[in-house]
Amino acid sequence: MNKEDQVIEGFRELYNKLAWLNKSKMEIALKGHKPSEVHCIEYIGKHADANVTKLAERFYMTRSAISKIAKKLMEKGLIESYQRPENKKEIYFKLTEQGEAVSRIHEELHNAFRERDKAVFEQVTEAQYDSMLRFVERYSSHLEAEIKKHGVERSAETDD
Amino acid sequence: MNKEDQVIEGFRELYNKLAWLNKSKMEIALKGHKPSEVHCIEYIGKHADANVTKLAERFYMTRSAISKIAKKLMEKGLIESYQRPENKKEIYFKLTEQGEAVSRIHEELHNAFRERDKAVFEQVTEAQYDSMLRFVERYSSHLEAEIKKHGVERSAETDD
DNA sequence: CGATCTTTGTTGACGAGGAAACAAAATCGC
DNA sequence: GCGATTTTGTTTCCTCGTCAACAAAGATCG
Repeated sequence: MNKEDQVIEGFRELYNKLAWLNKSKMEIALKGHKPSEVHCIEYIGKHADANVTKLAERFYMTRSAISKIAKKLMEKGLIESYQRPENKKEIYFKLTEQGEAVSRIHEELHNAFRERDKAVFEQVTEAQYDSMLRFVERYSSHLEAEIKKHGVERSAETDD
Repeated sequence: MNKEDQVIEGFRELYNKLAWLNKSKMEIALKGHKPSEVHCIEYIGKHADANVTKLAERFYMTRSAISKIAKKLMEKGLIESYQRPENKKEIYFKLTEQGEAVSRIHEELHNAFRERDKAVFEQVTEAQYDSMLRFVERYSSHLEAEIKKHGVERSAETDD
């Protein structure tokens, strides 16, 4: 296997491990709330006027899925919806006090993960950070361009 | 946001984009086969005596899920199972000729992805590869250790 | 050897998310 | 302004993967 594949495979593996491990911890600390629910809470907490469409785009999920999650979060009393008088179509979300509490727990957990992995990151030099960030940035915008292209293809093949 | 979080967030974002984009392409090229089915085919093709348990560990999935995927792959005639006379419990899998064909298509697609992203990787120096691989390796084994620890915790809380 | 525990694989019920069809509001084109 | 199209959100149906319970075959230990 060449280095290119090693990097991709390595990061994929790393990502899976990290997701799996953190998910387990999350489940314990945020019992009763699904990971995707917590993600939505976090986004809503950080972005004013979040709505179903924005959340869907952010998490690469369908509006359908987000709609259901939002419904559940409202039933739990973690978020509430509001509208603007000038727009009766879009429905925005904001956190309730209870939602803020969950958000804070999540933030603390995030810090705990950082603390847990501190030893690894302490060994990373500034130059390495910059190198990796440049790589991520370059690869990401490359894929973004491909997704745009692909989007065009998709709309041209709606009837296949 | 500090560089540590930027790197993690950046790679998460990158990973999501890559997965989303490749999944779309896969769906077109390997119509009729789900991503997880293709993953299993690939593993079975590359590892002699693959069984449900090994596949589950490899993909961080439950034996239950793999069992169902294997069942489907057998119904499709892409894999076949065999046993050893000295062990009547374990069930191993191998690809059929048809399964090999799917595996080859997948391999070609993999090459196509590499070709698509070549421009990005051409700009990466040997030193950068090594730096990233060291990072992945270090982080990965750190998490591996944490998972082991966590595994111990888990078996101690089976009755919660 | 025989009883108990562990490992391996399967099944059924369930929950999460996607696809498609839909309603309602906004926007565009004239 | 008015019809056609687009955008936004919801609901229904379906598939995938998990969890729990289970059966069957090893492994362990007296």
